Amino acid sequence: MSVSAKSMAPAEPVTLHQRIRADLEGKILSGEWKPGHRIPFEHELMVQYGCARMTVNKVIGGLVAAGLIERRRRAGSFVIQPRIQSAVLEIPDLSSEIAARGEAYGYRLLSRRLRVAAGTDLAESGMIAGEGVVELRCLHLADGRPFAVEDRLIALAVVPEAASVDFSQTAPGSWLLGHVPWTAAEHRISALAAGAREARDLDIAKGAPCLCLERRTFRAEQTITYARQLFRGDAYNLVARFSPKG
Amino acid sequence: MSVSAKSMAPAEPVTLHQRIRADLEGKILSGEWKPGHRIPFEHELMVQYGCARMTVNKVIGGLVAAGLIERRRRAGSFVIQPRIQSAVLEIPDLSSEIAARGEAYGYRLLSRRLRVAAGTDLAESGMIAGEGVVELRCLHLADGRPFAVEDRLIALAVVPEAASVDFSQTAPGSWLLGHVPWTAAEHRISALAAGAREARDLDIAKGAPCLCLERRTFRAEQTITYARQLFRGDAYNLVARFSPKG
DNA sequence: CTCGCCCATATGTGTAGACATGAGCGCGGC
DNA sequence: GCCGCGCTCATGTCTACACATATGGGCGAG
Repeated sequence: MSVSAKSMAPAEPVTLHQRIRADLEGKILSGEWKPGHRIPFEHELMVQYGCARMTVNKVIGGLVAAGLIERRRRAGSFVIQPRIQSAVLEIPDLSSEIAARGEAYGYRLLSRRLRVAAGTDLAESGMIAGEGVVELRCLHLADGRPFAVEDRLIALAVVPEAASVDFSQTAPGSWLLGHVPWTAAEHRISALAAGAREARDLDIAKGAPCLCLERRTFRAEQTITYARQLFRGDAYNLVARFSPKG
Repeated sequence: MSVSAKSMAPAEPVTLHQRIRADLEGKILSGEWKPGHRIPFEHELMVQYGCARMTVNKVIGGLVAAGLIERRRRAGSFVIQPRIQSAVLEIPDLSSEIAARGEAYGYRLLSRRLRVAAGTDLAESGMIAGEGVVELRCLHLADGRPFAVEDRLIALAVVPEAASVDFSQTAPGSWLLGHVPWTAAEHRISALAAGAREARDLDIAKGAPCLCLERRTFRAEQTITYARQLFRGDAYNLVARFSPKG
């Protein structure tokens, strides 16, 4: 912190690692090294930067992990061909999302039932027929105004504690996040028109467009929970960013 | 590990790296080490696995990069509190997306203009006032039925070739993907009601819910292109998957 | 009892060297 | 001319060591 003004340049890399990495990344991202280009051998880079091979190796390893470079034994390391546009979609906890917007988060439990999974919820929720589930319906509020309505199923076979939790104060998403480790999740994003009930809960007109986020969370092969969150179309949008830097 | 049946375990890790990594990952993902838990010191792991500290260090470094672990000097390394659910959203080219559904892809250019960026498009599109742009409006069809309508701006300062391309046969997305390298993209997903023109183009009722995908693509600090794709709410949804193994 | 300095310690970074692995390519044999 | 064996070289993995750096906690001074 000795320095005065750093302008907005976010502190240029100081360690050898970072300098080399930034250098190589720059060459790739600027297009100076096009996809398919063979980058210098580790041996050459080691001479060029005056460091040990291990250091170069570690840097290139990082670039491989970041999906920028591919390595082939005996042949060398090559700049990779970007194949699909993939973006990291960050799906935060609703309470922190709303807090981040500078609004007051509110939560209300609309209904809670213990029942057995059957019929319609099976296909989309991934629940197993005959399995005990907690069924919740709750409302998320921002500055007192309805923000999203959430329908959730929690599999009791995987999370038996959920049967005895009172969700009237804690949102099920937050509770699960803190209590149950998960290994995979699947999201589906769609747009649909608010039905009569959703319209009433969200305080919008029937038929108004809503953003619908469905999420199934797994642990190993078991479905832990299924959630369907319906957002007012005029009040929310998801943002995803992608940059090869990670 | 001399055990008999491996069940479905796909080729257990062979190098020390991979064994240690798989071990630690397993402990974290299974929940044996909960968020906040301090994992053994590098020194301890080095003794436990009978290897050099560099090796352990590299593994933990990888777990940090994967977002599973946080390191604090003097204090140790800790299992991270999953704060946000981040998912990888794969945004394929529309033609391949439709082909993957087994439908025939169709494309129609509705309008094409060369003009100067100004007024309303500036804020959301990231275009610079006074900059020349190509403005396109086109339709994507699946099995002959309207699937999505796309409004696109392409910055001529960055992609001058775009001025002389006839987009009546090639969708701008595909063309850009193959001709212009990009370094970052930003997506916004929302739901909105179809206006009169969109309703006509998509052959749906005015006010029907649509999924709206806005995308800005950058190269360094420059905006290359801005696209706004409007999907029939009843015909499309985005799918994203996440698994911590990456 | 409280505040602040100092040090032990765990991670961060880097070196020099060693052996393993596997693919490209030339050379020799057929 | 063609095929395959084996050499070579670049990456892959790992070790043992060394010094840098930040910080938590203990200890001593006030």
